[in-house]
Amino acid sequence: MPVDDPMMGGQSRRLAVLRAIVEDYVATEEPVGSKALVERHQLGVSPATVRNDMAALEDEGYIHQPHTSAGRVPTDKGYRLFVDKLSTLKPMSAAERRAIATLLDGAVDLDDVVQRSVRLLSQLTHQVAIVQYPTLSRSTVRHIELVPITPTRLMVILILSTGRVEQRLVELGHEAGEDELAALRVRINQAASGVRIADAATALSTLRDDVPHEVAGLTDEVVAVVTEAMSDHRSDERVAVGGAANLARYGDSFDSAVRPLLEALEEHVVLLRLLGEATTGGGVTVRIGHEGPYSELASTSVVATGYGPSHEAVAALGVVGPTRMDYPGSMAAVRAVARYVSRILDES
Amino acid sequence: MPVDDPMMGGQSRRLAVLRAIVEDYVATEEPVGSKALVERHQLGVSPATVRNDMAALEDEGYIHQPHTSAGRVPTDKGYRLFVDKLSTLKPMSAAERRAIATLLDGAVDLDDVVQRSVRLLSQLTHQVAIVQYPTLSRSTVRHIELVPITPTRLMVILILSTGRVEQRLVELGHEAGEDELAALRVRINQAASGVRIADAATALSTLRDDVPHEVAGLTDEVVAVVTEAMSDHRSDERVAVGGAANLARYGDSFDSAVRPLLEALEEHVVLLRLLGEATTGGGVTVRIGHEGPYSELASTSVVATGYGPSHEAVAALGVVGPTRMDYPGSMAAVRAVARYVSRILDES
DNA sequence: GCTTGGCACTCCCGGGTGCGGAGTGCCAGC
DNA sequence: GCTGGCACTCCGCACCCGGGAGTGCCAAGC
Repeated sequence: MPVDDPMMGGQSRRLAVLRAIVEDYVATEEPVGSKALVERHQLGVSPATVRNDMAALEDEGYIHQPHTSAGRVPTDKGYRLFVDKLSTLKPMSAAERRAIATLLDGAVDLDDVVQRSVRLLSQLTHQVAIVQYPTLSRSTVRHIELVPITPTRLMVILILSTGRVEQRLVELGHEAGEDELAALRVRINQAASGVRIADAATALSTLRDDVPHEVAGLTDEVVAVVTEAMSDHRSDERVAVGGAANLARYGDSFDSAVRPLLEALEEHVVLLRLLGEATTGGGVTVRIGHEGPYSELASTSVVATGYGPSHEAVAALGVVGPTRMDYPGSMAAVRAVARYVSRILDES
Repeated sequence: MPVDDPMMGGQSRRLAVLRAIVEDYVATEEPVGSKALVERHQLGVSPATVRNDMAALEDEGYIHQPHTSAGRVPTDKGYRLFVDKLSTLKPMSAAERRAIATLLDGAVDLDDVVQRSVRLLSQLTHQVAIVQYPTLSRSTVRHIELVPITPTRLMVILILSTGRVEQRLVELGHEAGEDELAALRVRINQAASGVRIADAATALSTLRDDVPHEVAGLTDEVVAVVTEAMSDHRSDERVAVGGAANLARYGDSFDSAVRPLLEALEEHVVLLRLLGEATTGGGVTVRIGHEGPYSELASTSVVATGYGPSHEAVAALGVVGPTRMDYPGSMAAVRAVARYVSRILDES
């Protein structure tokens, strides 16, 4: 058994101390000392004993002392242990449940669902919230519509199972008759409707051989633009951000923490990387400080999870905040919102 | 002639002093004194003379002294005079022109144009940029498409001249045949295509009397949802925001300035009010500090203008920043971007 | 009459100092 | 292994002080 295994026999009080330190530090934002700790928690021992435990915890790297004769502050490793072993998800209050339900049920379309989720999540957690739009790649094609704008211009509209709509304008090399379009509309929908985006491209590519000779050119042009729209990664990268005003609560360490985060919030690619692998795996993912991919964001944590219809995660949502954040509360909020959003996607 | 008319004969040097104060203060962010002023500008007089002018300017309310024996800082009134009478638009450099052209020309659709404009504007001005999506109300209907999803469910797609696409799902009370839909599709487009949104509702309302009896119910349902989609103000309120990271440059006065602004950036209604009447009138609108509608934003200014195809302003764009900002540069950038975006909208 | 140099005055700002308090580590005793 | 006591460390805050920048005023000059 490794020497720094925190679950080692007889160390349960040590862990209680760590838990208390994390909770107090999150609440007060100030290094917590042994005396304050025994006053605020029922540890049943004296400050001196707590000090011994603290010294041990510090040796093991779970807490840290800003300077001699100061209180202790959890390290990233300490938060990690707290999240993994010491915390239980804070149940949502009835009021919070109601807020989630009433706010999200009023959404009229996918865009609205995402916007409301972001707002809700930031209000529940008092953190910056990030919601990724459902990705194209896992959704299916619901319908493809061809709309003539002028005789040589065609608007191709791609409707997906998630409710997303992609539109592309096609300049045709020649005029296209209404009959040809109608025929193509039927064929193309027969081939692609209900098919996953990932498979639709191949389904469409075989289409050319089946259509009447005279619309082959038209078919090629339309199929090309549909394929391009489906593979267009720009649409996979859409995210909504909300609650940036909560950054004002950072108080201390402005330049070192808020500026990089503000910059990150504008770079949606960065945000997607922050959400990271949250899409895979069922539970809520927590990335603490340096565990994330960006060294500038070493003092921020990400709590995220996947969501999507039919228990299939097609996108991720979560919150970003200081490492010193309320993990149980954030995790519970993220999970609750993800579940509710997933259910809404199921229904529509 | 009113006693505080700044253009009063023989006061040209006073105005030169005010201009110098504004320019120096914007550049250095520090109260500017008489000595530094004569060193950095060719005023041709001694510090003592400048001090007399400063005293007069202060009496008239154009500048202000944070405390005795400190330099002077422009007041909102001072900035106002500077913007109205003392500044000339800073011409865009060749590099900046090129940046605008190359960045915006790569845009693939309306969404992309707006996104790129926001980014561009914030980069050019180092301020927070706001771009309103073209409003529905002044644009025209290009096409209305009816797509059956299931026999009793219909997707109505509204394509506007600005490139915007609105979609609505309709639950029909009964099944609708392909033939009925085709007929309705033709009729509804005859009635609405090319018509301004504002007039389309009335045009559609007369439609019911013209259609065959058996599709009257269907027509009603579809017309209702189209009308609702067109009048839906939610779509008028869409704005894009960018460059929030520039807020990190605020340095001083964090709570008093950055927090309310961060909050405002999340409230799109507030942003639209900030852009205010910029849509009307040709030129660039400047709102300085307390001139705006929100007292919490008393230390921020807004530089905005309208834009739209055919020299018709259908939306506004602009930047928000501290009252202490580079007005000539911001105004030039806002105007240049608005012109370029308008031209793009013309072409498409 | 405007401009100018001189001069006394005001006030911010930064560095240095001293002190109280919170917290620790260690040790001896239970 | 826990506990109370004790000496020690170091931060944070208040206070003080001097330098410097800037002003307002005044008398003299163009």
